[in-house]
Amino acid sequence: MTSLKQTEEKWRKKWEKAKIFEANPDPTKQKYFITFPFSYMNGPLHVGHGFTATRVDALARFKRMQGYNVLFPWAWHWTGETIAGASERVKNGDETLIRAFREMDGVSEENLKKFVDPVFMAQYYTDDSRESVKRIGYSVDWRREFTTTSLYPTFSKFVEWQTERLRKKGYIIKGTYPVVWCPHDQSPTGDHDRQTGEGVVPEEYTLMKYRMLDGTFLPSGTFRPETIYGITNIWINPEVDYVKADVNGEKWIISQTAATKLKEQQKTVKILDTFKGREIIGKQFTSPFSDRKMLILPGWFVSPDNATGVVYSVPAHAPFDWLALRDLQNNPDLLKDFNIDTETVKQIQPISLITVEGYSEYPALELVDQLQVKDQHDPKAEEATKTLYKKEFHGGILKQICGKYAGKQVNKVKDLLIQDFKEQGIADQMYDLPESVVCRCMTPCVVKLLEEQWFIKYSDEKWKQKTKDTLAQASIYPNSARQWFLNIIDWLKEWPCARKSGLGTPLPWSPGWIVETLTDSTVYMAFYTINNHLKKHCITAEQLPPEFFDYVFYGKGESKKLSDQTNIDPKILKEMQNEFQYWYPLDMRISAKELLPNHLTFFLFQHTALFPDNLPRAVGVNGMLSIEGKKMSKSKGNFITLKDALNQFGADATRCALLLGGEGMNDPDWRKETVGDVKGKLRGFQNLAYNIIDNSKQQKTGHLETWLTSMLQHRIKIVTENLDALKTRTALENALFEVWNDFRWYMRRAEAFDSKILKEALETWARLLAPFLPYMCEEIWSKLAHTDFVSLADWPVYNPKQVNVEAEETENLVKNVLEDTSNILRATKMAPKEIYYYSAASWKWKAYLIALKKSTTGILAVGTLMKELMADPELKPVAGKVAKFAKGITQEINRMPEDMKHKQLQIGALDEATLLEQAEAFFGREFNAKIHTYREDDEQIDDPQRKAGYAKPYRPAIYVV
RNA sequence: GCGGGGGUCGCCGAGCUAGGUCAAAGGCGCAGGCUUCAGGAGCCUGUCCCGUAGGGGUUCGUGGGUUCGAAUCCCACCCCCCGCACCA
Repeated sequence: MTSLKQTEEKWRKKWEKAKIFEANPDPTKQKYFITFPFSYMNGPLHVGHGFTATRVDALARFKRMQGYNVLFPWAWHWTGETIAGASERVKNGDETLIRAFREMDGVSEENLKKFVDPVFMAQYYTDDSRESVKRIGYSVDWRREFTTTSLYPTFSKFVEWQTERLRKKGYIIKGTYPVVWCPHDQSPTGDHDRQTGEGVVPEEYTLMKYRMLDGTFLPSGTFRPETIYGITNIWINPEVDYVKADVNGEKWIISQTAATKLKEQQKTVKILDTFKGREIIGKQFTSPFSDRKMLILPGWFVSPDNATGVVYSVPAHAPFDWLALRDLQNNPDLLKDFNIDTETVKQIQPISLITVEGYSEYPALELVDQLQVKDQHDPKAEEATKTLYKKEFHGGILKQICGKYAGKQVNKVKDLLIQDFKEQGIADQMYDLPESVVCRCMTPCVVKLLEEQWFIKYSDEKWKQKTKDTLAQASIYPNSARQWFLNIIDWLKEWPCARKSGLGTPLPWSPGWIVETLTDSTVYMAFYTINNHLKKHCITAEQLPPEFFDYVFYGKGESKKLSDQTNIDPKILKEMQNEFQYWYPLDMRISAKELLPNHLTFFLFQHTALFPDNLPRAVGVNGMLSIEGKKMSKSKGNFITLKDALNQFGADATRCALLLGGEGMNDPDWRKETVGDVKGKLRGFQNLAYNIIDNSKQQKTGHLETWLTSMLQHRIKIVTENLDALKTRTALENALFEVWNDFRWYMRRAEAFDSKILKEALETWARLLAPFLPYMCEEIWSKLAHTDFVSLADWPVYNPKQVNVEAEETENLVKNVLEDTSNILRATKMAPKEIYYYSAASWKWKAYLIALKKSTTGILAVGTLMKELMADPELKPVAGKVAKFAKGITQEINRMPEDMKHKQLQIGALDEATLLEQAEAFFGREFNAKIHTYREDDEQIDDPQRKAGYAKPYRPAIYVV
């Protein structure tokens, strides 16, 4: 007996030898180009990749069988900093990571040592993963395989072309943006590189510049610059270190930490003096909008780490300010140390500047009372602040006191106001982190204004609009993902497209920058269409100037001239151009939903920009696989590599288990136990198939054969439709289980499986399953005496002519009678000796059909129905019975779905008595009893309990003894 | 907080965009039976509750509402998952 592994191996070799998945342009065939986003090679492929990729492959195989010329290529992503980072961590002896490599990925000690070289690591995982991709049976054209980065120079040339062209179109711009920055690493610190502070982003404060009497500025950070109209004083923490510094030529007083921060934000900071906050408390200052002199007061709640450490006070609208002021007014002792006149402080009145529904003139006061906040140190102060901020931001209207902004809603006018203030020179800005962020290297991070960065201008409104058009013309599976795309397109802004470190392609026009990973992976599918030629003809990177790609992708220039330039044969150039034109646009791209907000949307954007005549036709999105109900995580040990799954369960079971897990955007779950069950199930299928092949030799063409063929048509239809809609789970569920149930029922009814029809049905069945479990299906296909591959066999086509509604309804009748009888036996707990079936009298059928007909043309009501029935000479004599019967069926028929009515009308009167008679042997077998069947209106009827009268069409009466 | 997807009879999951054939498909698990030169095979039945005649009762996150009729439509609320940018 050959093992599963050997069988897989055998077919894989045959496929490879026959090159059946190598796709070349063929103008006589319709093409289908489908891709899976190349995966990042800092680890082996896992079952999560397997889930998405199996959907891709199932679709590829399905389309191939339908006669499409299918191209399914594969490549590997090496770009970025993660591989380099991991390699670095191995070098530094990071035990957790090393253990993960060793235990999860199964890397040998010897290879592990070589992981200090990032390239080795990437190559190792690429080779390892390629093996898995082959073993699981993906129908890939490997001639087009490549890896990214400058280590694959021809691809790098493609990326150069891509970025150059984007730049030419004005989609790549230079800019300065705030980032979370590690002063030690001298690089931005992304979420994954953080020890603490995940998800923290820089926030922009507006610095309102208040002037002291000597001309020194007190820049006070705020998110609510509109409140400047309600300022009463400034808070300084007396215990904290402040500096006086020369900042861009002005004298500023700020906290010491703020001074350090500002240095990273394009400000020249020269510290002139350092002192405790208390030293300036009691001094006076003015607001830019008035000459009113105000006081600097002590505020212990002020944090030096928050913006500038200088806070201006708006007690009417800021709970903290009110509390701090109240504390001083109620407790003048606090002022003792500061040489401040307590009376002056007591006279400070809140100034109201915002009207907000549901609050009085001084919302902060009201809220503090409501929440019973004790003082500025009470944690409830924070809550009050947040509540009020939200309320005033969304619903607040500025009052008369706010000059030209009066009457405006706060959230509508805020941006304008900031801009105005900056232009007037009374405001500046500063970035800061709302929570502390610490880098993996344990250095606390700051905000840095990174200069001269390269960005992709996803913020471009026209580009956004065009990308929406791209989306509109594409099919999206499931369609509910479409709205998500739209939101992301709107939400995207400038994307930094180059980095200083890691693997990748150098930015052609700016040395030192490397094209970032989400940018070099947006349109690379175009590269697949020519890479086979590049490899075959040993074309080098030097031969690939941008003009080359312009020629291939845009048909620009002349092959002859380009040939002179590149030293590539014009014929080959033409061939590549043709091949690109043949395959593009992409017909389908499928990914997990985590890539939707970035990769997939970028993919749409860039195709819109670079390939406007070749826009992607469809995008499929699926959920994310969890393991044993929990999120997959390598570091937590909750991780299954594709290789492990294949070793344990084989390719077919792995594929099926993955696909049966879920579809749409639902997150499927990988459960070891379930996969094992699936494997057992598949073996059962195989046994059944072999059994059929060995035994199905008799030519039979009875009712049951008609039924089986008919049912199969529905299965074909539903599997095809669902695959077309990328509903892989439903498709497989029907192809495997529903078809199986049909076979079961057939065999149960026929009591033998020697009919040739089974083998014919199996031919269809194997083909329906081939996209899902290709190895087993090839094996069965060959045992069915086929010499070709099932992978290339014709996909079964739904044939309405083979649908036989009557056969189906007959079997439904049998099933219903079987069920009703069982139910009676269960309820009565009888062991039957004899069972009597009585089919409905012919007058009932007549009345029933009339009622059915009536209900399809209008409203069915007992009264009108009776009138019609009584016009019939056959029914009139039994008027009493008809009336009773009509009442019952009217109710029943009115609840029946339309298509069922039509079906029954199409069939007309069933000869139930004969059908039941024919099934007597079957019922007898099932119930181990003697079966009698009569017509209700039979003269010779044997009806000891007078049950026959209960008979209805499709519902024979039953009597059990 | 914002955006997206969800909450269905032990588990996984259909159905819910077009309300009635829905006690609600299918798979798994479990229980009982059959079959079997016992093998993690196959077949049948059952698996919300009740029931000595094919039936009845109570269910589809919670609470309301619309309707002759709601898992399906409307409103409010609760809970879970995913994404939210210099990162693959």
